[in-house]
Amino acid sequence: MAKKVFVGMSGGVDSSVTAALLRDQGYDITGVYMKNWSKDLPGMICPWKEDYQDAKRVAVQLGIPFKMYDFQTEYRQRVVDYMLGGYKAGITPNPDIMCNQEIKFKLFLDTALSDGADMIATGHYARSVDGELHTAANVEKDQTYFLYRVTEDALQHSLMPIGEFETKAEVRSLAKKFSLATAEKKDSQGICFVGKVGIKDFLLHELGQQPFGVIINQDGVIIGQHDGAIFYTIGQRHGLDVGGGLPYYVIGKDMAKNEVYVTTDLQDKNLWSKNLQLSNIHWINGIPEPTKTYQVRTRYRAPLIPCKVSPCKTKKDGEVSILLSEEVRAITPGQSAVIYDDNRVLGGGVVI
RNA sequence: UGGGGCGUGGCCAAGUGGUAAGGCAUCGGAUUUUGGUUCCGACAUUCGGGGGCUCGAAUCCCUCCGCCCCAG
Repeated sequence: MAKKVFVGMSGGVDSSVTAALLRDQGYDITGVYMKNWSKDLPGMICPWKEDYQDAKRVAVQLGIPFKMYDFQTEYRQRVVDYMLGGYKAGITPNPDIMCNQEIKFKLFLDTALSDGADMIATGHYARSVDGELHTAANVEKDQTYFLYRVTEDALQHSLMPIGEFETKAEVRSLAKKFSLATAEKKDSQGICFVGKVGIKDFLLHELGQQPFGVIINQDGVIIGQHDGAIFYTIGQRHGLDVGGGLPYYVIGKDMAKNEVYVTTDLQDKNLWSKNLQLSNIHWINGIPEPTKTYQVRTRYRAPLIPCKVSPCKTKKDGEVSILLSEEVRAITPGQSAVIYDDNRVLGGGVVI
């Protein structure tokens, strides 16, 4: 009896190829479109219907059953509200990490299992190996950064065949070989529901106008005005609307005073750090050893930096400090630091 | 009121007779399943206003306007 696998099909190439490959490997495949968001925004029509139809079209081509799960309510509560809350609090949240933790590898998994599936599969560039999370063969596209909060149990029930390919071109050519309708579809990017509207416009739409405040440079001089401190994040350069001389980078902000601090000095102490405090720890398989040297990634696609992890007792929800071997620019509260042991993802936490 | 300095695109800022560098900002695009970063492209027929010398001036001369500094 072939294993029943429910493939999360977004309507993109990667998940289409995932379904095709697994079908050919002999699994009993069902395609599932997760409807997480469908609301239009000013200046953008939500493409969920096209995506749904693309996914369905591929399912038909592959001759597999297809269904839709409506997760809009949960997505709104667990991802969008988390994101809005983070911005309101002055940090820079990472909704895609939350989406994987709460929706794809929890709600989708649980729903699929209770729906008769033995496993789920996704089009992620990552590898699920015996309950461990490993980086993708394609180093450029590796998405493990977004997946460090997935549990060992979820990984035991997940397949990510796209993680085996070294190039996107291989995936595309497979899509062509299978004659999939999505073979030429452009890669998606940006937060799915925000799309080309942009995060600032989305926040304006959801949270409304924010109080104006001042922008202060490294000498304590007011050099401009901002239209809401929540819109700015550490390390940010563009969108400040202050010019003259060198570019300005955001080095901090005070939500209570509603002030944004910037500098033109790229060597500014406040912009660099080699010591991070993490909260909401999540270790996938086990707790890291304090004596060992691991590698850490502080943002998507950033290079791995050797580091040490402070002693830690709990597998989740604790705090830990990370000592990097070199200074890293623009460490940002709300973003995640993910710890690697070569190709294996240990887990990580949220920067305080 | 004397003496000196300055006024170049939204902001910094080169350029002192040969036909407006560069940077920031802004806008557009590329890269990117968060935010951000990075990359590429666009962006002053014109140099505070007016007049003059010159084949030719932002650059020289005159004058007006504005700002700054030092004297009083």
